[in-house]
Amino acid sequence: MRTADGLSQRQERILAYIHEFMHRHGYPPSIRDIQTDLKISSTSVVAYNLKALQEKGKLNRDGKVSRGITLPNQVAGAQPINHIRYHRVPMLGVITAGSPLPNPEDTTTTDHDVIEVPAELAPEDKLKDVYALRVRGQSMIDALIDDNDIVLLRFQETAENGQMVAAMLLDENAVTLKKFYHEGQRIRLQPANTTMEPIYAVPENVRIQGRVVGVLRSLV
Amino acid sequence: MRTADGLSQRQERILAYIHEFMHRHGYPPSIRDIQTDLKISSTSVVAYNLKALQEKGKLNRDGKVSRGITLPNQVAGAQPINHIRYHRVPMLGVITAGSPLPNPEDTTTTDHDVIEVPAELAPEDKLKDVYALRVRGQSMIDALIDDNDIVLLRFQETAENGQMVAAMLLDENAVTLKKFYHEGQRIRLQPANTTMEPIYAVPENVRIQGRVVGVLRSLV
DNA sequence: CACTTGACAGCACAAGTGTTTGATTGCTAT
DNA sequence: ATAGCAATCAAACACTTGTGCTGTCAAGTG
Repeated sequence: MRTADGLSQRQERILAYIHEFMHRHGYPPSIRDIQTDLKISSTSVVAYNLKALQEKGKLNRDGKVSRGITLPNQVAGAQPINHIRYHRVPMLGVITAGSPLPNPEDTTTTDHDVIEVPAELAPEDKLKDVYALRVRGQSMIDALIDDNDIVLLRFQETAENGQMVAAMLLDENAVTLKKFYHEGQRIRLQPANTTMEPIYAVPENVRIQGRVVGVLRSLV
Repeated sequence: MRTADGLSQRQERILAYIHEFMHRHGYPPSIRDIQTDLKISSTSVVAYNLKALQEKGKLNRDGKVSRGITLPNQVAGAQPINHIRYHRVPMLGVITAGSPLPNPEDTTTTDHDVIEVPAELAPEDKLKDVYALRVRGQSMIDALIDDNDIVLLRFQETAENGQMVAAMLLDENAVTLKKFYHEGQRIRLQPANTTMEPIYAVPENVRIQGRVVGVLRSLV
C-alpha cells in the first residue's frame, strides 16, 4: 500500500521513527536502532528503505558515517539555541471565573512564580504588562476557558465591548473573569456560560485589571 | 591555563567544536572527528576531556553509543534562573482537527521551531517526548480546542479509550486530531464536535503519533 | 628523592554500525 | 507457466568508533 506521498507504510514508519528518535535523543538513530524498535527482521531492509527515502528527498545521509542521517526540514542540531522566542510572565495568583470571591490568598497555589510563555501568546512590544492567573470555576467555558486553565492578561484599565477582562467589584473587593460590555450608564459583566447570569454594576464600582490575551491548559 | 568556566583551553576548544559540528552536520561528532580536526594526537585524550566535560555538566553522553553526545539546553546569553520552570518543546507543524489532510510535512510550516512551555503543561520526567502542533479546524471545539490553538502532544504509539490523540491514517497519509476509541475489531476516531461524524478504521490502518497533554491559545 | 596527580600519547581490542551478497516471497505482465 | 520486479530476509563482511591499557612527562608534595 502506498500513501499520498508515494511512501510505503514501512517508509512512513521509519521516517516518523527517525523524527521521534532525534527528538528524544538529540542525535540520529543507527540502522539497528530502527531495525530493533520497528521490529524489522534485517538491517538490509532498513538500508533499502533508507535509500528509497533518500531518493525521494525525505532525508539525507552522510555515507559510511554512523548515525549520519539528517532531515532536510530540520535545522541541523537537535537542540536549537538562539532563535527561540519566549517570554517570562509573572504568575500572580488565582482568579475566580464564577461568582466574584474576595481575592483568595488560599490553597496550594502559592506560585507567585514566573512562567515561560511562547512568544506567540505574548507579543514582544506589549509584553511588560502581561501577567498570568490560574482560573477557578467554569463560568467562561463557552469561551474555551475551563477550570484550572491559566489565563494571560495584559494590564489595562479600560476595555472595549466584548473583550474578556479581569474586573474588580470595589464594593465587594472581589475579582472575576468576565466579558465586558458598557451599556449606557451601567456595565454588564457577562459570563461565557449559558447557565449563568450576568452581573450589572455602575462604572464607579468596577475597576478593570487586565484583558485576557492568552490561555494555557494542561490535559495531563 | 583555565578559563572562567573552570575548563581547560583544550576543553573549551572541544566544546566549541562539538557545537559547531552539530550545527554543520545535524548530528554529533565522533571522538575521532574531534581528534582529527582538532589535531589531537590520541583518541584517549579526547575521551579523557569528554569525561571531564561531562563531570562539569557541559555535555551528556550516551555510553557506548557512537556519536552519543548531547548538549544540555542552554538559553543563549542568559543566566539560568533556578526557580523558574519552563521547558523547550519543538514545534513540528500543523495538524488538522477536521477531516484528515495529507501530512504537511514538507510545507513551509515545518520550520522546526521551538516554543517555551510552562512546566505545568509538560512534566519534567516525560518531557523528552513532548512536541507541539498548531491546530487547523474546529472539530475539537467541544474539548475546548479551537482553530489555531497549539496543542502539546506526548509521543506514544498506543492510547486508551477516550484519550485525545494525533492519529495517522496510513492509507491516506493523513494525520488528524481525534478522540480514540478501540471498539472490538475497529477503531473509532471521534471529533469533539457534535456536528461532525466519527471516522472508523481498522487498527492496521491507524498509527497513533501522540497524545494531547496540553493546549495553548492566543486571544490577542 | 620517592610518590602522586593531571594531562597526554600510542596502540590494540571490542563493540557499534553500514554495506554487500545471495536467496526467498509475492505480485504482475507477458 | 515464465519472466521480471519490488520488497524482504538472513548472514556475513568491513568499516567506524568507543574503550581500555600501558607508558611518558611535567608539576607538585612530603
